[in-house]
Amino acid sequence: MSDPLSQLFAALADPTRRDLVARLTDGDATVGQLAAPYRVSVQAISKHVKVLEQAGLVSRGAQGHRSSVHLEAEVFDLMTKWIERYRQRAEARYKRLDAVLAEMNDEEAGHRPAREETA
Amino acid sequence: MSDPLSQLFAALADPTRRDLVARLTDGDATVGQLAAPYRVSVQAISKHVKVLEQAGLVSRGAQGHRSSVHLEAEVFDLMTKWIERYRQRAEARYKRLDAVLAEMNDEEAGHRPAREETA
DNA sequence: CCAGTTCTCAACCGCTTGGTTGATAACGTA
DNA sequence: TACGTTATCAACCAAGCGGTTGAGAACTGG
Repeated sequence: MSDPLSQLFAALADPTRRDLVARLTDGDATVGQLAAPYRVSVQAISKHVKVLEQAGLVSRGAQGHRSSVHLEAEVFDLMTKWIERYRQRAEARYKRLDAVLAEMNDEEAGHRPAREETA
Repeated sequence: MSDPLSQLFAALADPTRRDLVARLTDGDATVGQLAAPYRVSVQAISKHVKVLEQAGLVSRGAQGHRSSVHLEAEVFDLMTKWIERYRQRAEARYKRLDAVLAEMNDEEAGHRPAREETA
């Protein structure tokens, strides 16, 4: 079993599974109901649901059998936090770069030692 | 080749590739620099970079050879938009459910026809 | 109890993946 | 020019994935 974040991203890397998640935002559903719109077998959808479950994206009613599949939207946060963290780091770097460029413009004759990355 | 969203999620489903992305938020780097911290071969990292590139997460300097790998943080938005969309739909559903429950409490004797989902 | 429905498990298949090694292309430099 | 460095390409391998079919478990209802 791999780390939670990898499982999450991997789970959503399949269009059918993303579609299932989308569908579950309309409300809980049984595996049969979930499988109905697709041409693939119920077993295939059952497997997909299992993947979503192991990723924590989905839970099931009390008795596993004939029970509803429920979306656990909170785990989305795990991903958004990861993404936002690095998006912000990337943006911060651009800002830093801008600042350095501005500085270079300001003191072209200053011949200060060039700063290395962040140091 | 699969759809862009699938490629994005799949690209980030690997811990090594997420690590590469994280590293690139510190600034551009050559394949060799990226590969240095890992025990795997340079070829393996080169493959990872290729996957990131095809997902649009990364671009390369002019000459493919010996040039820098650059993070394209904007494509993160594709994912966050997808996630946010369905997180909000899920939340909206909870709110709707709350409203229905409150309504049932208010008019226990009202015997209004139950609303079906959103209709 | 028996029958039908719903779902999962198991085995299998073709394709993709992450890794390897080896060869080779492209560049910088003594 | 010849050499070393850097990166990619190619072939291969084991493992995993998405799909199938077939069997069976678990619950529902006559």
